[in-house]
Amino acid sequence: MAKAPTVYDVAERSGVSIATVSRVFRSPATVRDDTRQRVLAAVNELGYVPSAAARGLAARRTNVIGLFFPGHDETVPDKPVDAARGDTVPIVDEDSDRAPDAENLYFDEVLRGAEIEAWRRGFALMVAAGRGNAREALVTDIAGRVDGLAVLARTVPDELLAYVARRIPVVILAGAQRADDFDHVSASNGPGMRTLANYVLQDHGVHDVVYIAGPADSPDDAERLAGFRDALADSGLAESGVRILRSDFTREGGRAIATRLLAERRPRGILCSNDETALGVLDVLERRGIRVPEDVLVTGFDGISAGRNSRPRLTTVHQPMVELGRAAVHAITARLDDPGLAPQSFTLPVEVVLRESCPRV
Amino acid sequence: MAKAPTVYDVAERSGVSIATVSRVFRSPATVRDDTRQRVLAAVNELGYVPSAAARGLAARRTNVIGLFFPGHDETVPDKPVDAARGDTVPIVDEDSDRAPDAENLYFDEVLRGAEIEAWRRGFALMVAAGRGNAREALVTDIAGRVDGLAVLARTVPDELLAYVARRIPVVILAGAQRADDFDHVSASNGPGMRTLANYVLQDHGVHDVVYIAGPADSPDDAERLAGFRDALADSGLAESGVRILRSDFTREGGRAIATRLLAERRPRGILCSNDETALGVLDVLERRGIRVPEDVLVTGFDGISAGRNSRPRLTTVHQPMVELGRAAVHAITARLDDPGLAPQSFTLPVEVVLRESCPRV
DNA sequence: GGTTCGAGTGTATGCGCATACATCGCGGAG
DNA sequence: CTCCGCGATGTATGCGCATACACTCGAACC
Repeated sequence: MAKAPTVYDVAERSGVSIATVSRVFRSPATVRDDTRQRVLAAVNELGYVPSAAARGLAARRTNVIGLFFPGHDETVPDKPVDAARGDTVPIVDEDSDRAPDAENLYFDEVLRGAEIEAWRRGFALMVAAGRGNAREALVTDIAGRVDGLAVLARTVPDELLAYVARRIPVVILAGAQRADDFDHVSASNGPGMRTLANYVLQDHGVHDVVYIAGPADSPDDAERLAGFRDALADSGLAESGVRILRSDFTREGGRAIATRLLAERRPRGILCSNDETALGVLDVLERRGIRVPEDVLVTGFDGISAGRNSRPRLTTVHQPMVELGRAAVHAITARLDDPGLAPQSFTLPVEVVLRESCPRV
Repeated sequence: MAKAPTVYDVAERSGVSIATVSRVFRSPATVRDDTRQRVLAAVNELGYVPSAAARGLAARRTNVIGLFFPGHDETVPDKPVDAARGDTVPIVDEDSDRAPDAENLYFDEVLRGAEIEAWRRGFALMVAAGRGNAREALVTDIAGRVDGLAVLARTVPDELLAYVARRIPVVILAGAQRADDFDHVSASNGPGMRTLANYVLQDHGVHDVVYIAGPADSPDDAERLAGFRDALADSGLAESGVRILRSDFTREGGRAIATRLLAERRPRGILCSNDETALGVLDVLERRGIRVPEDVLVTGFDGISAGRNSRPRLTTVHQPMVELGRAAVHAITARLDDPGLAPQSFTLPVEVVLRESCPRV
C-alpha cells in the first residue's frame, strides 16, 4: 500500500505518454498491439489500478448506480463488534427474536437483480439504507457519487427526491404509477390481486370474505385494494357486502387484526394485501385450531420466501423482485443514454401462486 | 438535469470563495455562522450536490468500501426485462424452481451488516458479485473505486487479491484464519461444532453418528471437521468408530449423500457441516418415513433462515452473519486509520441453537 | 515526386474539489 | 499607539485521468 502508481508511472515505465496508457484501458482498439503489451506489462509490474475518482471527474460520469432502500439499523445494536471470548459456545433453545423480517428478504432480491443488471451494463452498484434522521445527508451524499438512483417507494420524501433529480435520473421502485416526473418500476398490483380474488370468489365460490389492506399511504396497497374491488364487481358483488380492514403490512399487525376479526366472527376467506399480514393471520388461525384451507382460505401478496415454508404454505401473488431490480437499473441506463426521454413507467407481470392456504379447486 | 452546479457556482452566488464553500461541507465549524447560512441558501437554490469524484480525487480517498461476494448471475436469464403484457395474470401451482438458495440468504445478511456499519462510519458501500469469467476485471474495477475491500473467502484467487492489496486493505470474510497478510473475519467454526457435537455425543448419549463434511477446499469446513474430531476426543471415542462422508454444501448434495448412506444403514445421528446439507438429509429422511428426532438426530451449521422453517426445524450452530459484515467493515476502517497494523484476525462467537431435529434433552 | 490520408501517438487542458499557505481585520497586550 | 495572535476568508495548486487537438510517419494515390 505504498502510494498507488498512476498513469504517469505507467507511462514512464513503458515509454509512452499518459494518453496512450489511458487509451489502453478506454479504447484498446486504437492502440497498436505491441504498444499495448508493453503498457500492460508495466501495469502489472507496478500494480497499477485506475482511479475511479479521477476517471469519474474527467469523464463527468462515475458509472455507478445507487440503490436506496428502507433502513433496518434500528434492529442492530450500536455496540462494537466483539470477537469470541475464549471457546465458550452458548447453547440456546430458539432464536425467534432473530428472525429476519420478510421485508428485508424482499429488498434483498431486488438488490440482487439490480446488482446483476448494473454490472452487466458496466455500472457499479452502491447501496444505502435509509437512516431515519440522517436520511437527507445520506441521500445527497449518495447522489453525489452516482449517475442515477433507484429508490424504494416511500423511503425518501418527494421533496428530497426532486432535489436529487435535478442532478441525476431517479427511478422509483414498487410505488404506484404516479403522474410525476420520475420514472417508475413496479409490479402489476391491481391485476394480480384481481385475478387472485376472482379465484377465491368464483373458482372457490367463496363470497364471505374479508380483505385486510395495508397502510393507507402505500400506493401499492391502494392498487391492490382497487384490484380487489374490481374482482368484487366482476362477480357482481356489492362492496358493502364485504369487510375491508386495514393493517400495517407486518406479521404482528396481521396477528392483531386477525384476533380482532375472529372475536366477532369467522369469514370463509381472508385476503391480505401482503404476505406478512397473511402469515400473521395464519399464526392466529393455527393457534385457535381453525383449519386452513378447510375452514378458512387465506391469501397474501408478494411471494416472499417465508410464505413458501409456512404451515400451511401460503397462496399468494408473486412479484418478480429480481426483475424489479433489473428493470430499475434498466430504466436508469435508458435515461442516461437519452436524457430527453419522457418519464416512463414499467409494470412487471406477476403470477398467482396457488399453495395450500388456498389450493387449486 | 442541466449541468450540475459546482462549488464555483455556489461561491459566486453567495459572494464567497470556493474554499469557503468547500469548508461549509468539510469543516462547518471554521466558517462564521452567517456566512454558512448564506452559502447553504445558495446551495439550496442551485440544487448543488458535491461531486464525490472530485472530492475523492482531491482528498485521495473515496470513503467507499467494497464488498465482493460469490456470483449468482448464472441463475438469472439474460433476457431483457419486459413489462406486463396487458392485464393477464397467470395462475400457477407452485414455484419451487424459484426458491432462493440459502447461500444467498447468508450473504444478504452479511451485506446488511456491512451496509449498516459502513454508513455509520461515514463510508458508502459498493457491492459486486463475482462473475465467473469477468472476475478479474470486476475486482480491479471495484478496487479502483474503494478505500478497502471485503471479500468472501474463496471467491477471488489469492493472486488477484494480492494484486489489489498492494493498493487498498483487503479483508477476507468467513475463511479460515490463514497465516497470510490479509485481515480475516470469521466465525468460531471449530468450537461451535465441537459444542454441538458434544451435545449429541454426551447429552443425548448418541455415539452412533455420521459426519457429513463439505468441500475439501473449504477452510470453514476444515475447522468444523476439526471441531467434530475434538468432540470425539472429548468423549474418548476413536475416530475410526465413526464415518465421515464428504458432500458439497448444497441441499441436493445432502440428498444424494443421505440416499447413499441410508442404503447401507441408519445411524442414530447425522451431523452436517452446513445447514443446506442437513436440509437435504431431512428431505430424504422424511421421504422414507424416518422420524426426526425420534429415529435420527440431525444437525446443521450456519443458522440460515430456511432451517428455522423446515420440518422438523433444524438444530444448528448459528453464525452471526450480520456481525460478520460489520466486523469486516470495522477491520477495514481500522486498517485505514492505521495502515501499519499487523494482519488481524477476528473470530466471532457462535451459538448452538437447539430446535426439533435435535432437541434439548 | 509530391500530395493525401489515416493510424498511432503525444501535448495540453480541464474536470470539481480539498487544502496549504497567504491575507485580512480585529481585539488585547505591551 | 503599535504589535501580536487568532479567527475568518481568499488564492493557488494539484489530485489522476479523459480527451480534443496537434503531430508524425508511412502507404496509397495521382
